[in-house]
Amino acid sequence: MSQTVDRALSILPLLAEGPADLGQVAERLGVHKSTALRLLRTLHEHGLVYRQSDQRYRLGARLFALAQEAVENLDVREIAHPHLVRLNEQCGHTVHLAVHEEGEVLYIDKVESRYPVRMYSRIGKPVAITVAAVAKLLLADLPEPERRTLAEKLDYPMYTSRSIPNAPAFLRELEKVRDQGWATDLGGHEESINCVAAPIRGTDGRVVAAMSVSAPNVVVTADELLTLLPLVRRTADAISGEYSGRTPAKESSS
Amino acid sequence: MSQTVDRALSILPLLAEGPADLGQVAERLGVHKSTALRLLRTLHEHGLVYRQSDQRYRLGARLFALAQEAVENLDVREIAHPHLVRLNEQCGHTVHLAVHEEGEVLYIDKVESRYPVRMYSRIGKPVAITVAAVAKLLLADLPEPERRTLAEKLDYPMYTSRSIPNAPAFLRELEKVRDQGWATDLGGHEESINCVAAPIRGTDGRVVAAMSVSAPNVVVTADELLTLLPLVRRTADAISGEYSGRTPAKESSS
DNA sequence: AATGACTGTTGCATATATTGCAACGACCCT
DNA sequence: AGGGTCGTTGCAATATATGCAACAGTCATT
Repeated sequence: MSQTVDRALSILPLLAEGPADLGQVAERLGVHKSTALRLLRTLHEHGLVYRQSDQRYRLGARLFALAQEAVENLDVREIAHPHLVRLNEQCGHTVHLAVHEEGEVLYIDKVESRYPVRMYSRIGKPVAITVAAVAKLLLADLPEPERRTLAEKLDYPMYTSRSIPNAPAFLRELEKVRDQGWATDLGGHEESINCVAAPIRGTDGRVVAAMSVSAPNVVVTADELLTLLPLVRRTADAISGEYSGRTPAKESSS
Repeated sequence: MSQTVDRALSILPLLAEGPADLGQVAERLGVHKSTALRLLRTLHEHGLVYRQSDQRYRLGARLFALAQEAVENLDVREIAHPHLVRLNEQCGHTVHLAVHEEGEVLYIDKVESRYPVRMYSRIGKPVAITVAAVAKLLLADLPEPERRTLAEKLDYPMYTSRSIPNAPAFLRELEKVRDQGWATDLGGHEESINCVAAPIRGTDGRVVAAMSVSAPNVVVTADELLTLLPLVRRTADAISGEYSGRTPAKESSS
């Protein structure tokens, strides 16, 4: 570990508390003023700190820009994929990853079942938005007005007798899903297929993706599939943790 | 300035582009792998960098937390926010708040056209500095030499046929904006989008922030948008009054 | 106005901390 | 097994950061 960098970076959380002048920074770092000055200058050149008109320092603009650029370049699929594979190895069923985009819900990754049964879903294809478990999770997280507007704009095709029939029923289902933090689709899309799904969340707690495990009745019953729920949720949480950059707490003392 | 810190900080924008492994970081820094490793470790201890499961590095959660804190500590934003919301309620369009920092202009708050608050999505992103109405206001207030230097350092991308093409034209526009005390962007960034903006001033009369109302042609014509100018200016003046402590922060005299 | 106290800034010699090297271990693929 | 890549560690050399002391600017006080 580098002492110089360590000191420089310690300035950032310090300034997060509020603006501070050179003397205060030097004192709280336990270094000479000239040292603090040079560290601050370096941070300044990188735009991480900003010098306001009263000469005090505060956190700088490039912090926003960096955070912004980072989230834009974050690829959920890339991070999630190994987790999906591992989940598939553990349970053997088809695993899906989906995101919400412009009123549609799309599968963006899929690990095929190891049982010899086919399920026609294609990566990049919109899902049955009114019944799919992943869709419920993604839409349940939308702000109230947007959710309602969308729900009323949708068609509610009766794929099966258990498909969700209309907007009010859909909105009720979304409420339930949002409260419990997971979702299912028990024969709502195809009679013989059940799904259980869990949400993947970003730093701010908003749902950025959803994943599901799907299996036909002939392989496992709905009840049996539901026993996988803890595993699915654990996997989703692991992906959330990694996606939002929470460190897995290896060692903390320096 | 500190070489070690300089190198360490150079890693951040590099990782903002996307995850990278140790070798890539070392190469792009132009240092030995062991050096890069030690720098990354220090960044990691401060949570600015996260190591994902494939051992590659990406930006960490603490960076997002810092950016969040930094944006919340901007007092202009805090004071302005309720005014922006009220303006949005009155006209229904998207309202932006922006500041100038180190040659960049960034949005620090935004009230969405249809949905109320809580959209942090584009906040923190640098604006198109040569065409945005808020950028014109902020740069027009700079002292002469600084303004000229900056104008000549900028690129002038032709987003549309009405984008400002070069430094002389930009400086002329800034003069005009400074004299009239407000600014517009009529299709200079995106063909179908118009903006009207007004400055927010501190005690000393200097422009500390700028706000704008934006709307697409399909909703209101440019002429119709311009009728909002008095309202926008009154809102900006109210914020100025409160920010500089003239108005007791409750009701503005009209 | 002059003085004094305060803060930020610079040049420099010293010693400390960082660097690159080379060797090691782990892992993957052929 | 063997060759390749990638991350990691101990060590010596030297480049680099540090603290000091002196300087300059600003503001309030007398």
